[in-house]
Amino acid sequence: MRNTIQRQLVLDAVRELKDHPTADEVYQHIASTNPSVSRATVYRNLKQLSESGEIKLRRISGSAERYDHIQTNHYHARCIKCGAICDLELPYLDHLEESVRDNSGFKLFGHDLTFYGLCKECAAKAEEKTEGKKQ
Amino acid sequence: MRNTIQRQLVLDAVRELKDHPTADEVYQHIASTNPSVSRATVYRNLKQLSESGEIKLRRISGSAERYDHIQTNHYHARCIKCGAICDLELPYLDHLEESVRDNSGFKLFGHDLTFYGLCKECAAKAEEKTEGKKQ
DNA sequence: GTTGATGCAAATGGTTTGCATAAGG
DNA sequence: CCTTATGCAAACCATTTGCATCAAC
Repeated sequence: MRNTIQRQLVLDAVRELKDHPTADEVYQHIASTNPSVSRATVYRNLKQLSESGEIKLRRISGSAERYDHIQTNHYHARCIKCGAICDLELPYLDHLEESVRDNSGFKLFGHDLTFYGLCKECAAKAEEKTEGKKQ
Repeated sequence: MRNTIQRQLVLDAVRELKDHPTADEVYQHIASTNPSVSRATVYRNLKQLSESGEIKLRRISGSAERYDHIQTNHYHARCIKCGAICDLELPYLDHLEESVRDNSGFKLFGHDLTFYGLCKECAAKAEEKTEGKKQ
């Protein structure tokens, strides 16, 4: 793996953006200062960096793939209305795989768990609407 | 919701295919006997049928969306090599949302949980390879 | 007859790939 | 120098949408 400026830009962007950005968010961030960097390069580097373990790929159901500078396992919630993604505080279910009764012969390595619901803002708006109808 | 032949074809296909098919698999199945039915109609009907509760939308991380004639909650495993999807026997974690310490203000409705690993066949192939290298 | 559903094609969003060129080791 | 990485455009996959037409009710 070669040490290119593009790779460094990608790594820095993921770290700066913090909030598990999508590939496109990473690209936009980089493009704002380095417009010559191509989208394909961003995608390729995100994939490589996550495979080498420098960043973490997060598969969040209902959303594009995301990349996280944080390595520790934790879960996320997705707002079904605005798409916001939020870290949750829930102990990681470390040994969930072991409790699967495996009639299928699958060799399990891990799991992806995503909660869904309404974020604070969208829940508030929904509340407003309901109130409006009552009156 | 109107009772069209296309809607019935979609519903029948999901029931016949059983193994939580993707929209495209449903389309291919229908197209083999009714080539005039359009992809868009299949997508629209899958969405409507899942919203009305006649079939169940399954979001499986790393895979296209799938539709299931089975309504009961259960989890799935995805093979990281061949993409196979398999039902798992694991009690549904009914009240998982309640154990989330909600500092984010999210109003949680449910969760999507997908396991990943190697299916029986792919695990066997991987085993073969390793054995080959040893000798 | 109204209205909702269909078929088509085009548009979208997210991601990957082929290929010639450029740059890291 | 050799080989990997880049930039570009095009391809790809999954899904949605605009619109004129058609078929349920």
